[in-house]
Amino acid sequence: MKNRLKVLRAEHNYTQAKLAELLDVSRQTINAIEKGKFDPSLPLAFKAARLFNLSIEEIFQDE
Amino acid sequence: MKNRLKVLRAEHNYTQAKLAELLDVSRQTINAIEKGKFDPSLPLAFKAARLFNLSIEEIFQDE
DNA sequence: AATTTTTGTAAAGTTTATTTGACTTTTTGT
DNA sequence: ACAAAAAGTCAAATAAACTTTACAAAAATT
Repeated sequence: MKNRLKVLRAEHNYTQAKLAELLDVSRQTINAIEKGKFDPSLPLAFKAARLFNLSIEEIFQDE
Repeated sequence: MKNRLKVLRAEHNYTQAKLAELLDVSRQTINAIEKGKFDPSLPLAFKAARLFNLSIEEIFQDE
């Protein structure tokens, strides 16, 4: 599962720590997801989508 | 997290067992998700979306 | 060049998703 | 009414997501 979190972070000038705080998870969770170590839970994917005003599919790509 | 799985199943005449088979999970997982016992993983949500030709947001609603 | 910030990583622990097996209750078909 | 099929549920086990703490590497700032 790929994702555009790193790019979205860059666009918004967010550090991993800041994004983690906004999504209410640990910084390591953001890092792990960006690095593809595991997929976010569905609730977390929803939170990210809401934060960036995008659909889940626009942030996370199955494959 | 609410979802429309039960309705979508009805529309497609799928039993929980059939849907489970199509999504490659156990029947109990489908039942538990329908009954709100837990949320599906993001990969499973994607699979369901693909199966029904809908977006994740059209099947699963946050809150 | 030195310091601070950010990112990467790892181990150990907790929580949540999912499995299998078994059993009960409800719904559907005859 | 009866049988069969589908749905609901529970317990015990495994896997995956996520936490905290801690430290090292890389990037940015001064």
